[in-house]
Amino acid sequence: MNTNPLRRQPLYAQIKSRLLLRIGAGEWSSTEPLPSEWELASEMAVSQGTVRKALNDLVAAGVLFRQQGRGTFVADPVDDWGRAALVFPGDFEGKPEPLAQELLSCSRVHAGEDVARALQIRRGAPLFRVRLLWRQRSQVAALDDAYLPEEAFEGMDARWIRQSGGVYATLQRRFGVRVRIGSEQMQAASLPREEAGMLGAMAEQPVLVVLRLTHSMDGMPVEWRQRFCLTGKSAYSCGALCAAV
Amino acid sequence: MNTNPLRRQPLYAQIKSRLLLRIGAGEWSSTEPLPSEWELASEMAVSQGTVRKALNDLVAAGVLFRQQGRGTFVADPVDDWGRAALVFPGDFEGKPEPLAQELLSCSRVHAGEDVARALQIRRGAPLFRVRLLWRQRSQVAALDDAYLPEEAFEGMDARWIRQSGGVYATLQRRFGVRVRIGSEQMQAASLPREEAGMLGAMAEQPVLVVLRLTHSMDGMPVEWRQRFCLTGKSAYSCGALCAAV
DNA sequence: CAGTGGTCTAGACCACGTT
DNA sequence: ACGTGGTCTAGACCACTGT
Repeated sequence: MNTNPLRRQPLYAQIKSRLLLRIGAGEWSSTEPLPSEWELASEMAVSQGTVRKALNDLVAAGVLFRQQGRGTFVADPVDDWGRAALVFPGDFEGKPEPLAQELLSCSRVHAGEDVARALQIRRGAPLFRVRLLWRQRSQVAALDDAYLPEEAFEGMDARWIRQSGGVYATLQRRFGVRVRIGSEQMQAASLPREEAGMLGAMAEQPVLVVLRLTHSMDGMPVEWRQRFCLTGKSAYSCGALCAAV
Repeated sequence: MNTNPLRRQPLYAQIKSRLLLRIGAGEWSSTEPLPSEWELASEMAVSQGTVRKALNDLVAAGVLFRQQGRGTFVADPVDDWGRAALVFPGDFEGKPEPLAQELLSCSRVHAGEDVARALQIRRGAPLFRVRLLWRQRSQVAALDDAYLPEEAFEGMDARWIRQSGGVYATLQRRFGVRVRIGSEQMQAASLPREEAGMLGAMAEQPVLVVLRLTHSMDGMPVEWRQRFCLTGKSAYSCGALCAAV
């Protein structure tokens, strides 16, 4: 039912926004299904097909998942590891191993220029810096430095994060902010000395650095994160792959 | 029109397969639109909505692109750089710079174990190894080692690749094989000495290694590729990002 | 203007999981 | 048996592109 001549956005996009707001507000837990397509359609006065398009888009974005015969569910509170499935440790074509998280610290710092720009806050604004260590079968695998504006998350500390089991879980539980990963980018680097100490690894060794921007459901930047990954297995030198004829 | 009681696959998936075969056979160039949804629907005896679902899936897979008012087109012959958009060189949030490709060599080698398994050929089978160098504003940025089964692409040599402008372009032009990227995975490594020489870079420096499996449109593995990326700008040490309060 | 893809609707039946 | 999502159809109108 499109009765508004002023609209610029298609109906299904409006449905998506309205759903994202309600999902962000925690209206449905991850074990409780959303209303059925037909119910949503009637609530929102559109057809079931339009609701379906909106829902499928959110599934593609990783916000929801659906199961035939059961219903549509909010995807599990985002794991701090995120969707870095492309990054091991592990084999190409191998199944990913589960990673264990360990909270190292939650401290106050001031925003540098790059972080401030990414988070759309002023330079020098107070930030929380959360340090996490990732282990795979007790082997250290990665180190995260996550930066969040202090203003938006006043009172956050290590205890809360430990209790909730992660930064994103804390944001959701304590502040009602459900997040989704906005963008990630990767580069190779030498492991700086300070980070090497925390990883218990050799400084200067090659590491995969993942930069991540995380947003709230309504699109506001919430966290800037840098991850140092020890990707283990070294690259093939061309000789090891094959022999010349 | 679903008149086959034995089918296991949904109709739109069958449409996708049939389209992939025709796309792989080069039935449409990248400037010539596919038949309209209605024409395809009538050709294939299904409804326009079913065709639309198949086409949209192929758009999502990067095989096609669509333009309102113009038509549906086969996505440009895959570029050898692939979809490694997450990997610079460049800034986080910066627009990607174009990369220039330089063919170093096309030689014959024998398949090692890992490559043989990935390409589903026997160990020791003859392979082509194609070496490409990538430059960004004349600065060397990456080195590719691409491995392809010799049997499937007999007669391929450096001249063909240079003429066509890339490995994938050659496969399409000379062998009628249109490819799509199957999977990619990344890790950090030290640049081996031999590759360092070809990149004109310092050995042992950290590089981002991208592994890629490429398939033909009908799903057969066609190429295994390893890329060494000099991702330039080094990671932020935590001190450079911000100052403690 | 005609033709394309994009959106939206309405209704039907199927496949699956729960009750 | 029932309700869910998954597929498929048919028809309408809109927005954009090229002529």
